[in-house]
Amino acid sequence: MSYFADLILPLPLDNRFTYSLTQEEAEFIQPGMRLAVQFGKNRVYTGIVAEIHQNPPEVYEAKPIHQILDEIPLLTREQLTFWHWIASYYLCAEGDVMRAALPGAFLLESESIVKLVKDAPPDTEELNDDEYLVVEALQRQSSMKIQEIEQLLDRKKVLPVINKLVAKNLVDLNQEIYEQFKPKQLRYVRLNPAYEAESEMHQLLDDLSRAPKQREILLSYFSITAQSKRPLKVKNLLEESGASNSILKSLIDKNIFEEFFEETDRVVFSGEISQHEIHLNKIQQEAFDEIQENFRQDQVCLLHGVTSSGKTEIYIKLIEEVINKGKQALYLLPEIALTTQLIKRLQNFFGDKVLVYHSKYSVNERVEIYKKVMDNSEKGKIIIGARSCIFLPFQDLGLIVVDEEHESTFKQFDPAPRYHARDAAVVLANMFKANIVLGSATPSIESYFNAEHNKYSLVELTRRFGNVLMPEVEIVDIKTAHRKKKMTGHFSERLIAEIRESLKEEEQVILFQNRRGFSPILECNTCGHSPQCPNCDVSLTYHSHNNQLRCHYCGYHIAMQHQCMACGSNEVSTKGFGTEQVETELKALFPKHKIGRMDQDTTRGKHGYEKIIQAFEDHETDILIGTQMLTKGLDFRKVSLVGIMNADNLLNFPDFRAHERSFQLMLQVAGRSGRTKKRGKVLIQTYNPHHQIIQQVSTGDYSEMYKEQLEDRYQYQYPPYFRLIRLTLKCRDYSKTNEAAEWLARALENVFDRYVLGPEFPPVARIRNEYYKNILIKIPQKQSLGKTKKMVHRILNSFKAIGAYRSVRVVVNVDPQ
DNA sequence: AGCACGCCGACT
DNA sequence: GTCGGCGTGCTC
Repeated sequence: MSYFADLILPLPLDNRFTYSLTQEEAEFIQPGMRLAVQFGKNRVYTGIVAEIHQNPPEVYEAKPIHQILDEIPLLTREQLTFWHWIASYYLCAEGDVMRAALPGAFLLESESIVKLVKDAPPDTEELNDDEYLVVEALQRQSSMKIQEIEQLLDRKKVLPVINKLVAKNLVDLNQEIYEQFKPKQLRYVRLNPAYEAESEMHQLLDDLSRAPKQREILLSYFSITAQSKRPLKVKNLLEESGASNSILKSLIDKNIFEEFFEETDRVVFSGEISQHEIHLNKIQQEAFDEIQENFRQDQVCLLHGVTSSGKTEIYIKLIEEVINKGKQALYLLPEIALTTQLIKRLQNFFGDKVLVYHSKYSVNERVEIYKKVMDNSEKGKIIIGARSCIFLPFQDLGLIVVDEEHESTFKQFDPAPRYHARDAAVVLANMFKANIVLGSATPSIESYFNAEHNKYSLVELTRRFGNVLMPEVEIVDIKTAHRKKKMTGHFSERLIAEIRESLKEEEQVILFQNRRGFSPILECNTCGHSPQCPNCDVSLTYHSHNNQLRCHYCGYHIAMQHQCMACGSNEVSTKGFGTEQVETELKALFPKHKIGRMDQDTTRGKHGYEKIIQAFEDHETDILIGTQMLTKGLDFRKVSLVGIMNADNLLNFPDFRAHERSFQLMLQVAGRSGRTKKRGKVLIQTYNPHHQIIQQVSTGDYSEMYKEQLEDRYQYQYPPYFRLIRLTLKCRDYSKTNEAAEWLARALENVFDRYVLGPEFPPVARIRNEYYKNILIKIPQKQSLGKTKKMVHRILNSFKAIGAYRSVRVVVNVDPQ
């Protein structure tokens, strides 16, 4: 009897791949285990066993496997099902899902290692320069990786060179596989037991009288161990004694100290539980009870609670309920970098039951969390993190919280799988029969629609915690202000007056401008020319801090031009404005106050965010200027004024969600104002004071916005009434992009008729010298999703078969944001 | 994706 | 004449 395993390989390939197993292997191997297999001529990959069967492949001979990597499956059955769902729903390969789902350390990468053949013939005469360089380098360092050789020779393709050397029998090429995960070891020291006795100890100290540094370490050691019997970490000993590692090493070498290692957790919270009970106020309690009640019937509950209505406490209570039943809980956030405040609150209450999972953690840290979730361990009953958390190996998931569910960052944009973590989380919850609560102050139209149509239950909190009033919103018409010359730069008189007022009261101010840099366009006053990016179809943005013109798409930059590059005129002016310009103007207006800026340019580096946020929290800065980053769940106590510098560039975004987004963004920023007793104030500067969205923001009227947007969506055939699949074609060749897009659109129209839109160029039609073209497929509610996707898949396959379009890549985006 | 194979231009 | 560019096809 022969046995076979179908594997998922971490590659963007549609198929699973079948390998043959011996009977012994087949008896041991289970779905979800990792196998190392050879794929192609000389590459080894980690594959995940999806299925074991006895049907031999008909048209090829299955290769045997290379190695079994797990004792027990690394994936649960649920995960395999979940992967499959993601791949088929979002039209990507299971391999794409695998890459996104597993911490990198679980994927063995085979690496070609080049070594010199032993007793190779010494005649290096017949080598060319490159070959000679490689051989020479190998005489010095015994083995090299392909990448190192690439660096050495400073070219991209080195394999032909190596192959020639192999042919000349000078070097060997081997595949080296290695497990990347290493448990973290802590280094400890203890005194050699031989010196434990008092007399020996004195003798030792005497002996060391001529090595004062070593003696000092020894004395530190005695003083620490006298206080605590716990094993002593090398780190602590060195800190205490102020000695260096090398001095300690000589003591270890002399066998006076012994070192030993222990495995440790990298990821465990080490603080104390500082809060033992959560008290809900009456309104929160009612909402909590209502959610619990709804959970009995509906799996999904939408919690619509205005900003600072105390949603977090309700989440904590809900989580407490499920972990008391021994189940696991998952808390999903749009972006983890900005949520230290929230994480602290959870940890203060749940202590080390909370684990934070984060793509910026090292591979090893992520493996540790993965294993803890797999073991359903007490540490890590609650997982908090961004979208990739949905891929953890939950055993007994009881609850998922999706906080700020309206955030579009839950949708992965690039690379595949382009999944929406909120929607995938609903599916995941369903697999575990777990409950899921979607929370937001400004729910997405889709979720509210689902709640209205009884797919989800709905609970609303309409009052802020402690009965703090919603901020007062004032709209400033800057069109009139400009006409009446009542603007100072981009600040209206009203805004300046309100800022002045707040600063006088020693309160803080947040200013929001959704664009970074100084100004997005530089324009010649004589000929109208503006510097463009050579690689992308965009104007270069002027950044004043380094006096550069910079492309926000590809990073291209040149020095600021004070002369027009086309006509040489000296009169160039800036059009539009970003955070940098706001900062400059503000500094001139309020020279005595500290001003901070938070955008992509100031938050680089690991603790970029934290520093700026901390400085603002500690009231070291009076005014904080920022982009969208400011909207995310930050809780500043002393902010009494929020200014939106220009609402129009949000509203004019060419996207069917632009109005919904603007509303959400403005209401979220507004929510940063007046979170304590005093009523906050929000000032919106706009050229269109009567725009319905601006009006709806000013009254905070979500349902009005919802109703109106829903009508538009119905009329123009957008979600939630229609589902969308967007195909984006990319190619370096302009006319090929056009032809290919035309072909694909026609093929799709044959099937979907008028529900195919495009092809058309996106607002930025060229990025990094690649042309883009979009085709949009609209799927009416009554049309089968599954069949539609199968059809799209089929058409894409015939597209890929056309040789002329091979250089055109197609990106499929299901439910694009 | 990553690699081999095969066909054409620019250099020794 | 070769080297190396990239278009094409395939991987169990």
